[in-house]
Amino acid sequence: MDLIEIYQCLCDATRLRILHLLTRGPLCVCHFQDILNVPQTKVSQHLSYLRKRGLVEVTRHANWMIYRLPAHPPRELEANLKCLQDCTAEDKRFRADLKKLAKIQSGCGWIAAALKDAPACCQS
Amino acid sequence: MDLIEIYQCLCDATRLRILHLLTRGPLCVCHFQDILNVPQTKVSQHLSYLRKRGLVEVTRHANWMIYRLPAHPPRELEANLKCLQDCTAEDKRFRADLKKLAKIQSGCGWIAAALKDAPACCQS
DNA sequence: TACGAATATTCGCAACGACGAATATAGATC
DNA sequence: GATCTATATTCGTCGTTGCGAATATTCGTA
Repeated sequence: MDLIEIYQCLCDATRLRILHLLTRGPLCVCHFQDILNVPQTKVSQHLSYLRKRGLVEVTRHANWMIYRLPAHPPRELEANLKCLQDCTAEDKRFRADLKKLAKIQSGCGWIAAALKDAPACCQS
Repeated sequence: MDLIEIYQCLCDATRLRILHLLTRGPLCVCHFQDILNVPQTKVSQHLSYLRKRGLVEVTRHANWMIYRLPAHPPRELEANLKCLQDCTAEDKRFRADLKKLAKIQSGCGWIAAALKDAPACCQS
């Protein structure tokens, strides 16, 4: 994995928030929409950008696409994600994202359930 | 200092090499030219980019402009520079840069001499 | 097999970045 | 003050990026 490409992925606020959330575990697109409060198209475009460069992986569960960090990220990515966590630990916006994430995760147990079924909390 | 701006500075190969060199100490433009082997205009443009965002500081010594990292960089910058060093430790190109740097530094003692005089090694 | 829900892709556009070429500036020296 | 040296800035161009709007795809379900 190219270090420059990693930094290119990190230098957009939306992608930064996405990656930051993914360090806590896998998420589907509708969760990103909810937490980040941005239009679906925008989320998908950034996820596509990240996927093309190998920073995230995706699996389909019925209609839902579950995004996650690679199982064994290369050293450079791991180091930078760790650094990102340190740098955002006291940031208001990133903390707010985590708070929203916690609410969603407690609302439905599908993530803990190893993604065996479609996330019930996505069903409107 | 904005985290996004830091990443924007890091996502170009030339700037990455410049910052990497600066973690070893101050340098003047002609040294960057020598080590990186890129045209003067390009070096100046990237240094200007970095200066505008506060990642480097500059002082003039006669005709020479001495660039350095800020004396007390903010947490985010410090963390990322540390991460950069980790990520590049085994990289061929970055190691070659350091090798060239060592040669230049041993060739003239002006950096150790606290920049009291114009760097003799710059004088052609 | 038609439809709805979740998500992806394409398109057009404005902004930005990288680069080389040309030009400008600032200080030292004669 | 003319000139030289080190460095900075400007300009034109080209590729990339971010975004919203529109459209397409994929899967489950009736």
